Amino acid sequence: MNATPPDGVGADRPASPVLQRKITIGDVAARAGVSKSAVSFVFNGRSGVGEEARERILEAARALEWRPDARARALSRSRAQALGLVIRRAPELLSTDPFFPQFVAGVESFLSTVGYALVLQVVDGEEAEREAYSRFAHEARVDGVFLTDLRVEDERPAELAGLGMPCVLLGSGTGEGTAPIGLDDAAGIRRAVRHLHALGHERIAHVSGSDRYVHSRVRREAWASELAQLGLRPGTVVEADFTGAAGARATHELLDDPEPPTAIIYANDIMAIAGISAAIDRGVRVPHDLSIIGFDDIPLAPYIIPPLTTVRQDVFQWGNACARALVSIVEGNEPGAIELPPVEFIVRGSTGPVRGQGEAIIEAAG
Amino acid sequence: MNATPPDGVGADRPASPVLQRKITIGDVAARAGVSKSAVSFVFNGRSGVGEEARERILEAARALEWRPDARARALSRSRAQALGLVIRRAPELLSTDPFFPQFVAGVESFLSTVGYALVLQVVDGEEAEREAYSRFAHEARVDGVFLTDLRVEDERPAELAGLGMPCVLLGSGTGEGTAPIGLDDAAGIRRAVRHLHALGHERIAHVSGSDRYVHSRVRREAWASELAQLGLRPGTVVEADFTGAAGARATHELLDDPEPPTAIIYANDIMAIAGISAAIDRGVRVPHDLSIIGFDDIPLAPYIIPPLTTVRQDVFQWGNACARALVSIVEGNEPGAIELPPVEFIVRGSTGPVRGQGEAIIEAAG
DNA sequence: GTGAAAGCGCTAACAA
DNA sequence: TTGTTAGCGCTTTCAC
Repeated sequence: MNATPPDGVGADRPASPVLQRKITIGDVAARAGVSKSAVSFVFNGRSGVGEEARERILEAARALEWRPDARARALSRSRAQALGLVIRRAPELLSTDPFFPQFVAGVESFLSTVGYALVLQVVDGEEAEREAYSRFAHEARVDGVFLTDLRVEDERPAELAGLGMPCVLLGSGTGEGTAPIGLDDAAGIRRAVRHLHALGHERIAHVSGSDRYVHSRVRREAWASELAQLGLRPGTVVEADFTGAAGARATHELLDDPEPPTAIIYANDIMAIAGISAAIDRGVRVPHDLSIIGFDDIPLAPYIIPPLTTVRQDVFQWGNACARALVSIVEGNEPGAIELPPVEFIVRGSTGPVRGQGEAIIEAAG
Repeated sequence: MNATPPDGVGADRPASPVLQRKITIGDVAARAGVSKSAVSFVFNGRSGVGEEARERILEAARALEWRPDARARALSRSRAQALGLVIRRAPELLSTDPFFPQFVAGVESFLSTVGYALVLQVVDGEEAEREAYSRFAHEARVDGVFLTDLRVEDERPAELAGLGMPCVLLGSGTGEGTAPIGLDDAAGIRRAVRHLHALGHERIAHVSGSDRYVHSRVRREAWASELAQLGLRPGTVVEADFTGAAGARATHELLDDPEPPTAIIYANDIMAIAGISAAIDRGVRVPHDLSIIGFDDIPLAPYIIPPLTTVRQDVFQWGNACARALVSIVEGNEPGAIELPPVEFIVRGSTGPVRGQGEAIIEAAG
C-alpha cells in the first residue's frame, strides 16, 4: 500500500502528500544533518556520536515519530529480538490454569523494558509442540524459548539444543546440567504437611498431577518424605490430571477407603475445590471431617466455602526472572544469580483439627 | 556467532564442520539446481515452476531442513506475518480471567494454519497500552491487532487508524462503522432473566462490570430491557469490577436492602461465586433464599456448592473467527461472513424457584 | 567523530 | 518457464 517514489533515488520529501512513504533511518539522518550510521549508533547506545549531534538525532526521530523497524533490525543483526513461549495444554485446562497468564505477565514485565517481544504459540499435542519449536528455530522467529511443564526424562532440552535454540527450563526443584529456574514447590508441600500434622492429622493423602511432570513428582515426593520425617505412616496417593473432574473422582476414591484419610493435599486448587464439593456431596464435612489443602492460591480460593487453605507461588516474579535469564543467555551474557520469592502457605478455613477417634466413637454411640 | 566463509561466493558446502553456516534459500536453489526465485515461488505458492523442478526444490528443502527465514521475508514483503494482542488487565484479574487464555488458543488455532505468529503484550495501564500499540506500529512488528474490551467512546480504533494499523474489534452487540466481532452476550442475559422469571422471581438484581466497557453495558441493558419486557419492575444494579472481592461487596450491598432481590445475575462467574459465599456467610441460603447466575461458565462452575447456573460462550471459536477476519484484512481480502456459535445457558443448582411471600410468612410465624 | 558501502535472506519486477 | 537484479531498512566494518 505504501507509495514508493518511482525514482529509485532517495527523494528529499515524499512526493505524494496522501500516501506517505514509510519513514526510515535515512529520513531521520537527513533531518538531523548526519549520516545513517550516526542515527544507528545513537539508537544502539554506542559511543561515537557527539553530544550535540546526538541531541539533534533524538529530536529528529521524535519529530518524525521514528523507531527502528524491528524487521530490518532483526535481519541485519541476525536476531529477532523476540522470545518464544509454547504452551501445551488440554483445552479444558486452559481457561483455568492460573499459571499461564501470570507467567506471561511476569515475562512481559521484563521484556517490555528491553524491547523484546513475546511470541506465543498454543498447541495441544506432542507433535504440534515439536513442530512449534521447529518453526521457531528454522524461521528464526525468536531468539530463545521458555520450556514449561518439564517432564520426567524430557527430550525437549536436547531437541532444542539440536536446533541451536537457547532456552530456560522452568522447573521446580534442582536439576543438574542446565539448571531449571523454579519456585520451591516442595517447601510449600512440606509446610502443608506440617500444618496438618500440627492439627493432629495422621492419615494425610495426596492427589497428584500426572506423574510424567517433574513438578508433580516433586510435590508428591515432598509430601511422602515429610510424612516419613514426621514419623507418620505412608499415605495414599491418587494420580489425577489437574482438572476438577479428576479431583472429584480422586476424592471419592480416597473416601471410599475403609480407612479414609482425615486430610488431603491436592496438587492444585481446582482439584481441591472439586474435592470439597465431592466430600460435601457425600456428607463429609470440610474441615470438620476432612481437611483440604490446595496449591496455587487462585483468586477464587478465599471465596469458596470453606475458604481454601493453599500454597501460594509468585508466578509473576517467576516469569520476570525467567525472562531476565533468557535475555541474558541470548545476548551472550552471564545470567546473574536468580532470586525468587519463597512460596507462602495460606491458612484459611478448609483445614482444621482432626476429629479424634474417641469423639467419633462417642458420637456414633450417642 | 555463525561462521561465514570469508569468500563471498556461495560455497557448495560449509567449509567448517563445527560452526555451520545458516542454510539459506541459495543453498536450496543450488542443491535443486534452480534459481533462488524458483525456490521462492514454490514456497509462496505461485505458478511458474515446472512440476519436476518443484519436486526437486521441495526435496532439497526437506533434506536441508530449510524454511524461509521469517525476518528476511518480513523485510522484503513489508509484512511481519504476525498479529498483535495487547492485554490490559489488573494483575489480580489476570490469573482468573477465563477469556484471555481461551481467546489466545482460538486465535492460534487459525494462525498456525496460515503461518502467522501471535505477538503478545500484557500491560496494566492506559498509557502503557497506548505505548504498546505505538510500538507495534512503528516497529512494524505486527500487521494487525486485536482490540479487546471495547470501551464506551473508545478512542483506540481512531488511534490505530492513525497509526495505519489494521484491527478487528472484539465487542458484543452490534456497532456501526467497523463492526465489532462478538458473541451475543445480550441473548445470554435475556435467557437468564427469563429463566428466573419462569421460576417466579420478580426482584432480579444485577451486579455489573465497569460501565466503561461496552460488554458491561450491553449486559446491563439486556437485563434491564428484559425485565421491562416481562413487565417486572426495574431491578437494582450495582457496579463492580469483575473481582471476587467486588462481587462479595456488591452482594452484601444488595442484601442489605430492606427489600432485597430474590435473584442476582452477575456479569461474570467469579463475582457470582464470591456472591454465593457472601450470601451464605450471612445466612442467606442459595438457591433457597437467593438464586444466583454467573457468566462465563468457568471450569470450576460445576464444582461450586451449589453448582453455578451460568451463561457459556465459546471463546475459542470467537478467537478463531477474529483471527480469520484479521488475516483477511491485513492480506487485503474481503473478510467472509463470520458465523459464531450462539451462547448457551447452563442451568445448575444455584437457581431455584422463588420462595413465596406466603411461605416466608408462615415460616416466620411458625 | 563521521560517512560510504557491503551485507542480512528473502521477494518480485524484469529480462531472457 | 527460468534466471538476474534491485531493493526491503537497518547494522557494522572500514576508510576518511
